Amino acid sequence: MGEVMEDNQNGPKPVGHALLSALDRLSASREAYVKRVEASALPGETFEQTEMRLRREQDQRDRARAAMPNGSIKPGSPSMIRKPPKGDEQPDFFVPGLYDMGSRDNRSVMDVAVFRLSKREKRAGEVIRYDLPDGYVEVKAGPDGMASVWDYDIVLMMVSHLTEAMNRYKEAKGEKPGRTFRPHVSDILKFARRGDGSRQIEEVEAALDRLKGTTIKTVREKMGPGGRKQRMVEAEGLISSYRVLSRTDTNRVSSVEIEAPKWIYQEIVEGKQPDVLTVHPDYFLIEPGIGRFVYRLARRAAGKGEAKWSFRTIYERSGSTGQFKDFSRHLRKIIASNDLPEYDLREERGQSGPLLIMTYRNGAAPLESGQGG
DNA sequence: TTCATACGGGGCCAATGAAG
DNA sequence: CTTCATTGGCCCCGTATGAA
Repeated sequence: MGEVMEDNQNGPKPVGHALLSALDRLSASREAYVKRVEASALPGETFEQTEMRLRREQDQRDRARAAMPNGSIKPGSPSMIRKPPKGDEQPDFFVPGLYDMGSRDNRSVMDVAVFRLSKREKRAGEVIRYDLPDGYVEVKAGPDGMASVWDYDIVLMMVSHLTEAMNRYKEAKGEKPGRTFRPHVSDILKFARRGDGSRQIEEVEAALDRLKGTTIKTVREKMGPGGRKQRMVEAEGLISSYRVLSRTDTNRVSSVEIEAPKWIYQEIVEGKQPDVLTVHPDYFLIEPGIGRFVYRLARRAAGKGEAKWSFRTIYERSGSTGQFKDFSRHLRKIIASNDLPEYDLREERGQSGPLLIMTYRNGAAPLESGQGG
């Protein structure tokens, strides 16, 4: 399981593959929780689907409450949340659960951005380097440029697919998943809660190119036996390979075949305790790239508690190419709107620059019910 | 006073995504 | 295809601070 990151003074460990953290799973409330979730299950719904639906509903209630006059949303702050596209409001469409990678070999890839936050600027050969206490991570763009947070949606889909398949497998309800995964393009767009215009379908292929080309290289130095320093270097892409099947008459991409990179596959399928985190479905509706990064950070660092990171550190870990002050400005806009799913954001003055406090909204957990408001 | 520097807000723009 | 709104990044300027 994850090691404690030094920036994260009071953050809990990464949460397990289900909604509940390892602590929750051990606690006595687990049974009551399972009962309550099952009680509100709709016909034909899996346990995970019910969990996600309850979470989403609770979050909507929270947001409504926060929007009240004495709530935390300042009037006039623009929302950071995109409106869902048409057709999306069908209940739960088909996304049973949304998962993201928590860590790789105890080294968090979630704390740094393995992609560009910006939609443009996809220069080839670009490198972002993150220096970490015990080594560094380098993200290198391939010939088609670096993958963006939006391209990463496809990776999220792959991770979610593998996790769901593994959950079924563990309950002896399905096959062990293989490394390749064959979604229809419209499934990808629907999963990412986007519209399905023709241009967006074309974009999927370009996104796959960037994902394939973008490699992550981690270099870790640690003390080996005998006090000798060991250096470990690994490099792999965000996806291993892909194939696009298109209809030649219309030149339209119809379905794609994506092979998961080893590090993701091994972590989820062969790991004993896969370190994946559930992600709120409204993640896809967070428009600013910085907002998405902050949500991922909060999800990973704060978990169900609170985390405190300096603006400067977040800026460095985000790989943003802009100036620090611009990053701060965008970050403050996100804080002002305070409409990220599940987390409340707050700014605090620190000794060396501003700090961001990310707090889990207690009411958002389906564990708590009926109290307050 | 003047000059230099740092910081943050406001305005702007090419690129993007959504919708028609 | 077209049109429109929004984005992150870039540039400029006002303010604060301090030394000479």
